Amino acid sequence: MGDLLERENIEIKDLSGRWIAVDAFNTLYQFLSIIRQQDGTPLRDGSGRTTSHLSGILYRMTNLLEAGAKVAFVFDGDPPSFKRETLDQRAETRSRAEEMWERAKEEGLPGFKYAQASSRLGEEMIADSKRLLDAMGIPVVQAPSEGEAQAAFMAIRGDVDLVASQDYDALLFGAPKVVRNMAVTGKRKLPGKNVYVDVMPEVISLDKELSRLGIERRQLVEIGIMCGTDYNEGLRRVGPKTALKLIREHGDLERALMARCETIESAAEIRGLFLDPPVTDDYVIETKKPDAEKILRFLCDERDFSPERVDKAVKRLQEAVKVGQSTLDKWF
DNA sequence: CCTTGGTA
DNA sequence: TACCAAGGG
Repeated sequence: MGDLLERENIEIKDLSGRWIAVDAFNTLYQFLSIIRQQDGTPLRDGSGRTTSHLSGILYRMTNLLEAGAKVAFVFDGDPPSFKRETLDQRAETRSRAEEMWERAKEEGLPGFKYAQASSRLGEEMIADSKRLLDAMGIPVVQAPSEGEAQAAFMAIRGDVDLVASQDYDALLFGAPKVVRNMAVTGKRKLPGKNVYVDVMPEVISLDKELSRLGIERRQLVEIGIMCGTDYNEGLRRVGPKTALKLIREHGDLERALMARCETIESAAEIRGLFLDPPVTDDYVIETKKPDAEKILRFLCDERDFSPERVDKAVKRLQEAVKVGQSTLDKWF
């Protein structure tokens, strides 16, 4: 999907004054897989509970709010039934990676990539994340099903300006603008290699891309389905370029498949899921003041964070919210 | 990922 | 001030 879409590079400060709906699961997985020690171990508290995601939330969100952005986290609800196979497959891949990591450790070989691939987002981590976000004054939205669908819905309604996710699925769900690489330091390690490259935050605008490609959203969804989504495998040897060509040639998915004498199971239902997903208007997004005491108690007393570091971040957070409010006062 | 502290 | 390596929990 990425090959097809043009992105506009931005800077974090361009997000000032903007509301961003963050795809929570996507972001937490990112933190979980990347925030690790050199040997691959995630950050953990004294009782062995993983804390990488909490570190990621605290520092990245503080930076983002300091830059003047407004943020809401959108959490996944129940996965659609079509996703079962994909989820089972991912679980399988994870446990194989776990085994590989164990073996690498036993043999003293580098196992960072296996450690990353074994990242699992447990219930307690989700609860901890929500608890920290709430203490930081960041609104938490519970999606009925897919978080990206809910985030896209919020953007379509104009309650947020952007959806933040590394995936392109939010676009298929209709998000007008998706921001990727929403990090501040702008450095990322290349997979496998020990090299850092500059990674800029980038925005993809749905309408702009649709008119540039000369297609409608329904057709973009169909291209996605031909390449493969979270809900289906996609056709052999068909990537974004070929899929675009096929959809342009035949107009829609059914005719493109007919012409190639191929089928995709539940294709119509999957398309329906992207075009009209389960979402809710039962959410509130408003900035609250961070509760310094709660953040410190939780992170330092219960999760063994360094009080000095957390205190510093909290001070910055409080200042950011104060500045944000006074800027707002100027406008109204 | 992000912060910190050393180095030039 | 800019860059790097190491450590965070």
